[in-house]
Amino acid sequence: MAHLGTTRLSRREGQIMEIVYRRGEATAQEVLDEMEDSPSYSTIRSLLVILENKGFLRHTKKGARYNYQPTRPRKEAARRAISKVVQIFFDGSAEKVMAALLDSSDLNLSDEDLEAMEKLIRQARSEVETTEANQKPKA
Amino acid sequence: MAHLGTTRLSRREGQIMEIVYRRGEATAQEVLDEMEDSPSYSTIRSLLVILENKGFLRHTKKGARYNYQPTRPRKEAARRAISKVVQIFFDGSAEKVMAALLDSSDLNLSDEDLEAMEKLIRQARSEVETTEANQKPKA
DNA sequence: CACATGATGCTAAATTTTTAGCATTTTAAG
DNA sequence: CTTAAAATGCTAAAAATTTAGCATCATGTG
Repeated sequence: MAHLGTTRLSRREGQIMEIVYRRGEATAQEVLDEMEDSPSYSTIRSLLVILENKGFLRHTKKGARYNYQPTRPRKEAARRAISKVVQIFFDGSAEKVMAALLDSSDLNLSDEDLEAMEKLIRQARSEVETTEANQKPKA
Repeated sequence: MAHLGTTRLSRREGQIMEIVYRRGEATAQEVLDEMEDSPSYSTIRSLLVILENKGFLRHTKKGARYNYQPTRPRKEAARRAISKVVQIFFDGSAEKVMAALLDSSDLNLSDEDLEAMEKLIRQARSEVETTEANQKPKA
């Protein structure tokens, strides 16, 4: 019963998954509290069960209640999500995403952030070099 | 009738908007062709009309057919989308997104890409400095 | 300008999603 | 051990989404 690839999420299901991913895990009550236009507690629980049946969530017991967590690791889901956005809105160009990130006002980047990002890129560049060198040795 | 902020998209509506944004604009037929698990042509048209009523699309005539385009500029939609992903999956950290982008295999970054990105950041850094200097003159 | 082609407009039905109520079970406290 | 509080399981109805059919209208061609 683990679709994940095939199955698409409904609006509410999507909202819930977003909350769970942002928090890492959540109880029905917590989902309810975080949802903007939330329906009843009862409804939230139904959806959690559905998401579990579809294979997107699992739960563990945490005292009296169920604590839901995503089956797909956050990192993987993140990679998929970012990749999708890049394809739809940035013509598959990392550079364009970058530019958007840099002038995203609600991100409020400090000079230190920028410095750290620059460092990451330099690292990536040196990795590219070595990789390419390994693939084409002494052409 | 321009909701956009309040209204949420259904699954199909979302699929269609993604296609239109990726292409820039699209006719019903084009949407149909690009959709993985598409319903009938007739259905696509219904959804396009709905999206137009909700204010997400508008259309112009292109010969015999309607050519649909998003009302919200691609850039703005892109900013929203990326911002949302950052909030949900990257704790609001641009640096983390960056890291994810850099090791995103399906993006296949060349050294030139990385160089361009590094340049962007350096530009951003110098802008930050000037901005901060203007805000706190001679502290 | 008549016509074949291909699009739209409208309507309604099937399906899915969304919702809540109530009975039952579990937990923690006294 | 009893009990109140709070959770779950199950069921079913309301609402929204998704779907397609058919009549009508526009386009370009000969």
